[in-house]
Amino acid sequence: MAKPNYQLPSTNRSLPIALMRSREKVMAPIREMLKASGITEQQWRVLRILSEFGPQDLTEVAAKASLLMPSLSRIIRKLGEDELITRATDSEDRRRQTVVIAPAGQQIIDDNLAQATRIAAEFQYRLGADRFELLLDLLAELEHEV
Amino acid sequence: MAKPNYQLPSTNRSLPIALMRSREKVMAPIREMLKASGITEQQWRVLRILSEFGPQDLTEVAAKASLLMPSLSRIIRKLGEDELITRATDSEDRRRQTVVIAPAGQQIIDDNLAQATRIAAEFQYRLGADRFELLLDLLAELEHEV
DNA sequence: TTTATATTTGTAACATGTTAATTAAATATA
DNA sequence: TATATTTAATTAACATGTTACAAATATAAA
Repeated sequence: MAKPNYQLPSTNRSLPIALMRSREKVMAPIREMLKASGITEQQWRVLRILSEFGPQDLTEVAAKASLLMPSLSRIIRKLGEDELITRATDSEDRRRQTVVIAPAGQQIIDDNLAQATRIAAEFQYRLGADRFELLLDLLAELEHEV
Repeated sequence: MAKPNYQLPSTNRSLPIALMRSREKVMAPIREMLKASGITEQQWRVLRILSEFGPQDLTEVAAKASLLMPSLSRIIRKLGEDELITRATDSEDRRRQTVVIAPAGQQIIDDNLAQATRIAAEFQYRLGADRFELLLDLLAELEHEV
């Protein structure tokens, strides 16, 4: 059988692998920072969303955090056990769980705000503001449905 | 305490979350494709690397695939059990495990080559070749050490 | 040679990613 | 009203991500 006249991109120039690598580079200092607070990157993401957007149900959190419901379900349970959030069943739709950030959770956000901002700014500075915005735009374009 | 005069980017405009979202969008059709072959995205990545670069030790594979050694260790064990690879202890350095792709593993690569190429091309087409290359360059810049 | 250190791989433990199935509650339809 | 369908959340099962630690081997230093 003849060789096809097209080729997969080399793993050196593969978009999925490039996305993984850069995500790892961007998150590593965040994870390092969060060690002191004893929470994970994903737990921090959930707390940030609750802090920024206020009380909401799990489906909304999952969408904003890009987490699947099974993952979020475990994360919410853990955050509840650690008393970083509180939760309650919605009175109008008893399937819904409304989640609220607790004082201890907000404290973690506050404690890490300055350093997290510095870390985010470092990557923005590295590319330059214009190229940084361009990168976010290009990534957003990848998400468009076909 | 006064509010700081800088702010974390909204989770809507967060680089880590954008990287996750786009990675998911890019990998979803690949995972869908691989269902028929019964292997995961990471197992496929390892097989691709062995197919492209030939026999090599685990440390080399881990670097090329952006996998940590504990993950790779489990993946290699599984691929070995499924007889998609073979492994042998290096005769000169008996700490080293040299891994080789097996015929059944190469068959999976061959079976999926055309469709994987189409999927990769689809994303390249969506952005345009120039913007696609630009994206890869910007991602690579994020990885530079500070 | 003996000791110390570095390298490669493996394992343990816990958290998350992913798919499928399940439960409970709300809503639509006959 | 009774049944079917949809939706929100959870659970199950397996794979991977992450950190810490252990084991085996190789290499360097004393």
